[in-house]
Amino acid sequence: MKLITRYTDYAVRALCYIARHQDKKVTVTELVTNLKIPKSFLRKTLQLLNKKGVLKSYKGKFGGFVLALPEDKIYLADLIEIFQGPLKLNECRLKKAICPNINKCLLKKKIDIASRRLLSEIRSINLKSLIK
Amino acid sequence: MKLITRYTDYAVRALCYIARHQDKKVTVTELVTNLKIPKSFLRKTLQLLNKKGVLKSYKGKFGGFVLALPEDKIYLADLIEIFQGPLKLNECRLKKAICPNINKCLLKKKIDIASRRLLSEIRSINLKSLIK
DNA sequence: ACAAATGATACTATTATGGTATCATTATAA
DNA sequence: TTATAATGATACCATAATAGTATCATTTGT
Repeated sequence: MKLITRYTDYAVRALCYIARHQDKKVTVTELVTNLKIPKSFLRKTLQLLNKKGVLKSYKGKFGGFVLALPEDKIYLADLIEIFQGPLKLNECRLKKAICPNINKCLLKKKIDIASRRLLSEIRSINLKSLIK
Repeated sequence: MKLITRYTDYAVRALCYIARHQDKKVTVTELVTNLKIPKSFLRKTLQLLNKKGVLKSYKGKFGGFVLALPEDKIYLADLIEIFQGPLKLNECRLKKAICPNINKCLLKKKIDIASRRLLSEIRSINLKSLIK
């Protein structure tokens, strides 16, 4: 049971590094040597962050990545959604079928209540709070 | 991102049914017709619950399953642990390696804090509260 | 033109989850 | 004592999600 996957984890680490070096464009090569993350994997990660407007990329020689948003506007919740889909803990296990039993729904309801606070806290964590 | 898997879900449903029929032993066949859960899968599920001391089984003709504990002593948290492993939301993504960077740990710390309440609520949900 | 960067994309590997099948064992009742 | 109906143990397969790799195309500064 994991709230964040490696994608998200790597993204956070890379973003923290980039946030600490905002005086320049950061290349994948630089990130790899500092963070020990597989290069191809990291490239995919950053490309997606670029597409989603979290990073801004510069192609060509002396290119690299910079933050596209201020540190306090990059939320962990958004990163989780980008790499792992909707931030929900109780996705119904019965895809299309109508849930045939009341217990299940009662279970779902209780999980909903229990997870509410977690989700709101996750939504409040931003990059700024992760780099100080 | 899911807090409970099908195993746990099925277990909850089966337990709810068994709890509502404590006057008799409940067979897998009966559960299958009532809950529409694949038979082999459900058998495995119940066998594990038996091993873990949540259900008590009776072999042989006219055998079946009964609760091994009172309804209010069967916790959702225990079921999750039985079928999905330790109830943690922040399992470190770096198996053996020492985490090489402080961000990751700060991230972990924050997730810890955010998930604390969820976990304690999950630990308070018992079978009794799921069948009324 | 070259070099160094990202973009796009396709492919593979591994793990977790979900599901099936089969033979062995047990206990009851006729 | 035998047939039957139940669980026990276990091995196997299928699918999906996650993790990771590789390659060619494109861009851009010198």
